[in-house]
Amino acid sequence: MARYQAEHKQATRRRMIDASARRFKRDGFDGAGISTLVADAGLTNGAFYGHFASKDDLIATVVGEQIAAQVAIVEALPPGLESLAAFARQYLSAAHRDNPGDGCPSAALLDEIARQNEAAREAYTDGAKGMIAAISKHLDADADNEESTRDCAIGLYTMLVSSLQLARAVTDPELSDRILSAAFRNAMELIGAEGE
Amino acid sequence: MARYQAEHKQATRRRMIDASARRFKRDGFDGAGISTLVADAGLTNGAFYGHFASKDDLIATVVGEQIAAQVAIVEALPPGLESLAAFARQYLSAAHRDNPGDGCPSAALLDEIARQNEAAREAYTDGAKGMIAAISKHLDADADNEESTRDCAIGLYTMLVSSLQLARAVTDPELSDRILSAAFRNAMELIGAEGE
DNA sequence: TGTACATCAGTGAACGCGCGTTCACTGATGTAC
DNA sequence: TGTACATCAGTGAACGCGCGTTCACTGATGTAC
Repeated sequence: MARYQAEHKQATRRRMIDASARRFKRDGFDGAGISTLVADAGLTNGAFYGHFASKDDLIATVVGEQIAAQVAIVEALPPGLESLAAFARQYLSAAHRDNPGDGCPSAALLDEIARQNEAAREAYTDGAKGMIAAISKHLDADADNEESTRDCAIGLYTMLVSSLQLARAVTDPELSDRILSAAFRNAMELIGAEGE
Repeated sequence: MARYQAEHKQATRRRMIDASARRFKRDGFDGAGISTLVADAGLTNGAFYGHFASKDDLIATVVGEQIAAQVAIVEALPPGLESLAAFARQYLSAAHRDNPGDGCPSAALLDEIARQNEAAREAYTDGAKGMIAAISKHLDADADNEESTRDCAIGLYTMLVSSLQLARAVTDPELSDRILSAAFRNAMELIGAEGE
């Protein structure tokens, strides 16, 4: 009964998921075909269906993992508003704007996710809830009211996401930079931090 | 020299653009093929290239028109914060969320626009500038500082767009409603209005 | 007023191409003896 | 330690299909006379 070591196939699957996440965020779900995704992972066409039931299955997997990873970053932040401010600063950086493949899945794909299959949207929904909870925890310190804290968390999240989208869509580099800096100032005002 | 009346071809082009805008906002740029777009306008396949040089040309045209229309709506608003608040309320309504085809092009397509051809992105950039200017004009009344007014306009715009995207992506209806109401409250706080 | 006809908006079949998916197969793996 | 072999991850050619685009054509239009 000669089998490959258990890690072997898992490692390939991991390569597929990571390579696909990067491609999807760079080119969109429809902009990246199976052949490309599979080649990115160092495989050929037919290998795909040994790892995923369909492209939709891969999309749902990638969406779930990506948003979960984003939540994990926020959860790992040291407590307090300053660390949330530092996160916002990095999120709204030129580096993040210019490298969608390595960045936030919401900024790269949110409006496309709304058009995806149920599994992908459900995975995203779980992630969104986690993200709102994770941001809320950072705002908790000076919370007067739990509900308004949650509102504020939603506001911060949406502002970050859309500012990055807008900064990426626009062709005028000055306007693009301006959008990022304005978003940072608005975010700081929203959460009541000084913004260093 | 018998020609069709000048309006005839223009009217067809108009039908093509309007039908395509609806489809693109509903299904995405890649989700709507030429055959579908042309059928929506009551035509057959080959007629397309009498009106547009390519699908990219159509996309650029639609993006430009759509964002300009959105700017026109904001410009037509009566002056003052209350009318801006009323606009935000409508923008963040369940009706808008549930009918992307008839709604804001940014909410439906912003991250895809960032991946489109130069012409589309340039058309969008002009629109974004117009939108920021139009919102700024409404905030001008109690403006302490022109720059911070512009920041605030950018903040309102991005918050509206991404909240709608998020409300559409999420499968949990309660969370979706919650996102819309939170966004409205955040938007009111941002522009310093009561929100009626 | 009635007819002939030039125009050109729209038709619909066809093109090559890349998509997502299938499948018969190959060949590296590592256990069994 | 060395060899035979069952496993199964990965190969690569092929599938039907819909995509964006082309093109020879049709036929309603409305002017010319």
